[in-house]
Amino acid sequence: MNDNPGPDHAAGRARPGRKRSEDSRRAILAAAFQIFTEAGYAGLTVEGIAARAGCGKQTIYRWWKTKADVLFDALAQKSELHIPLTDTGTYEGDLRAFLTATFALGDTPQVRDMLCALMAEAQIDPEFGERFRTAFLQRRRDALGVVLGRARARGEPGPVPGLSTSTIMDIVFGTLWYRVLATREPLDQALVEELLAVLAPSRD
Amino acid sequence: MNDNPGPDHAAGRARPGRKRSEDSRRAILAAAFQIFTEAGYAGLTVEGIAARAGCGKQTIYRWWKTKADVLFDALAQKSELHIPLTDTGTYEGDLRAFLTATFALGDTPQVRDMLCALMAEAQIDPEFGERFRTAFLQRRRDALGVVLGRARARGEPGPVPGLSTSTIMDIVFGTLWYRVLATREPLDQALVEELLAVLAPSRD
Amino acid sequence: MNDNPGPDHAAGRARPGRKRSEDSRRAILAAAFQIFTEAGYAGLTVEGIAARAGCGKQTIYRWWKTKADVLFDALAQKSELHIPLTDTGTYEGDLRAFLTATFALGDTPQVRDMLCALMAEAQIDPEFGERFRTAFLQRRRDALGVVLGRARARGEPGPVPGLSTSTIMDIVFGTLWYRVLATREPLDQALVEELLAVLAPSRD
Amino acid sequence: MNDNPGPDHAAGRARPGRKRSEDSRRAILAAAFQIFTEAGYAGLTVEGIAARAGCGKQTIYRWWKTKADVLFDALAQKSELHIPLTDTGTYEGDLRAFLTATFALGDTPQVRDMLCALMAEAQIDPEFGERFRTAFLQRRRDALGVVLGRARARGEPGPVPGLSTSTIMDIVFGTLWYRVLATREPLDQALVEELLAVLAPSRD
DNA sequence: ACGTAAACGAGACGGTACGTCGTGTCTTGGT
DNA sequence: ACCAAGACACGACGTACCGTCTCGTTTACGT
Repeated sequence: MNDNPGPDHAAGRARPGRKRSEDSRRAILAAAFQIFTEAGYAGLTVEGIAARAGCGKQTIYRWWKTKADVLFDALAQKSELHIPLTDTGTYEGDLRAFLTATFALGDTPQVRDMLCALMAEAQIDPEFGERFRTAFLQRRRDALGVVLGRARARGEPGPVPGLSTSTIMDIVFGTLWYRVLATREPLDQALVEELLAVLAPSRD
Repeated sequence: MNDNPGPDHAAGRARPGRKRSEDSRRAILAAAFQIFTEAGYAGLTVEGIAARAGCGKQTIYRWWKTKADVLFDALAQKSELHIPLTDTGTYEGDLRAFLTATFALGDTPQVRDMLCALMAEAQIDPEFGERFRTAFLQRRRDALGVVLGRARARGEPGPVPGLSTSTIMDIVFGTLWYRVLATREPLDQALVEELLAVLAPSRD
Repeated sequence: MNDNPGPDHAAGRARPGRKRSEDSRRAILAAAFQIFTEAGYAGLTVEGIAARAGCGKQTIYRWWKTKADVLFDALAQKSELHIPLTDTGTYEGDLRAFLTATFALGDTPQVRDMLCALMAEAQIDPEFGERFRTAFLQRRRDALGVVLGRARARGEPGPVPGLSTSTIMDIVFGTLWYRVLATREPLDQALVEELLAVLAPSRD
Repeated sequence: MNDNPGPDHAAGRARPGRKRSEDSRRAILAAAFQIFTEAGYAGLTVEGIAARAGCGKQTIYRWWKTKADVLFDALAQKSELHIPLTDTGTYEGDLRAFLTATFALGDTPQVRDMLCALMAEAQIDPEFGERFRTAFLQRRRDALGVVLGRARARGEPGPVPGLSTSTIMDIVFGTLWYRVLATREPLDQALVEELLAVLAPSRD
């Protein structure tokens, strides 16, 4: 999704013709970001983006499949979606760090609203859904997978007996997304601690 | 949302004029259901519903604000969204029963797809979002709240120390919705048992 | 058109049931008149008339075939469309009196605009056209016919040799309508005199 | 009205973007013509024209303000509305030629019906009325003006003493239009001769 | 007085067309 | 080959009126 899904790019072979305009690309992403902020996903249109960016619609269609893909790139451009996986030495420490970083991201209003819109579009447009799942959702799962794998490698006791790695991920991301999509309550540190209490109970 | 959100209904006062056509109402809901099944939410249009139902568009706009509201009513009409709250005597039993019943509902493909579409629309159209949250999401939370309240009344030990009622709900519904929206994995009995392991661990 | 074109009225036989409401009739005509004045013929709708008159649409449809018929009645109600045919003793005098009276009527802005609208509707709706022609246009021709017939009876020389009665009427009403429909110039006394110069030239 | 009333056309400056489709233009005018012939002005809709022409409604709205403007162009396309002004040497000859040519045109059923509809629409839609008056009615007056001016230049005696040029035009076109709009009688040569008798009486 | 019958207000109904917006595609001329 | 501009066919939107059809209410005649 971050890559050019546009015209074929025969590997190292230099192609003739005008190069892709970096100015246009930036202007389009900026325009998408602005319009979304001002008018929401419902107010985001390819025509609107083109007008604001001062480019033709064709230029957008050439490089992105849907406006959701544009918005996803715009989001990736503005906000660093990558979560650093610092190794704190303990499962609980790693998980707390992961959750805190993840929640900080998801609590930024603009980022949050965009992710909601993208998740929504993923339901309605199955093709975009596939792209969104692999390019975003799965990557976040993989990141959490590193934390959980590290704990297993260390020989730390599993968080709760009878809980698969996959289900832990479902619980973590599920709670996160549910808060954002359904209850619209903030993702605060208190929730981090409560999730830790469930998933990394300090044995006593 | 189930009630007529249309014209004013001065309480018991008999209003003049022709009554709302029950035939139209049923035909519209049935049409919405069919079209969604055949073409998905993206293929659901007010125009299409009207054509299939053999009614004018105005008749739809008169009684529903958006096509999402029509779809919600269609869903409520077809599928009994109410979850019976049987009292099994124990927190674990009640929770298992609740989860099993809820998951059964959410695992029906048609119901599942409709709920996804409605949740998506709730993100994109804030006004519908408000209606959907109060008319559906909150009611499900309230149902689970009965189970949890009953446990507390019985004096049963809380599931996990330091876990608020609200967060338990977030975990339950979050995991459920996440499976449906993000991973698209089925809601099976195994997940019920894993959630029980987390939220109602048998002390040993 | 002035008569009730509505339900059958079995001659002298007294029918049961509620009588036609004279209040409604007046309110409808008044409403049509007002709306036309404010918004023109394009802004005149049956729904608008009903709303303004405080009556149901059915009541309008019961007694008039089209909104043009309502407007025609409204016009007839407000403005006396009948032209008195005073006998001045001479053809020229009679004609001058007829033209002056006719022009005075057609120079009233509201009446003029309504006649234009009705003439327009008569082109577009052939059924109304027939009614309008017989109920209005033909009557005006007949009136002029009386003047011309009187002249002939008196043995006055025809206005111009080789000019049929019918063509005289065409010229008189044609010039009148053309001024109103096409050039929108006022119908003044100067035009009366010019027409007299053509149609009743004083022989010398 | 015959010119593009659509987007701006910066004089000689070449504008970017796709050019107007001549095919569409022709298809639209042909469709309007056909539909009018089959269903009359009441049956002429923008939607219908677009469907018949195989184009989008937007394409019609881009280049014409109302369906009446489309119809006017369609008429101008099909029928040569220009009247040749042959100089016969005498006022009477010129006028006879003008009237004969004009009547021939106005006696063609299709042309006649279209002109009636356009004249009607001109009453109902004032903006179109203005366009129709300047683009058609005034041009016809100007044509007759040439004939009358030529007579005056030649020093021919005025047709009737005390008759202004303007009133002669009113009488000619008024009689013509009145026949068409009101009496629906044909425009035959007999009428030409009668008008000549009035407006160009052979002195004896 | 009491039913039958018609007209009334209100307003929902199936339709048709409106004029607008956005989609994704396709020229066109310029870089 | 790419780009801005913009016309194109298409589909759906939400609105306005059309003319028809219930509703319950209000008169007015005929028993």
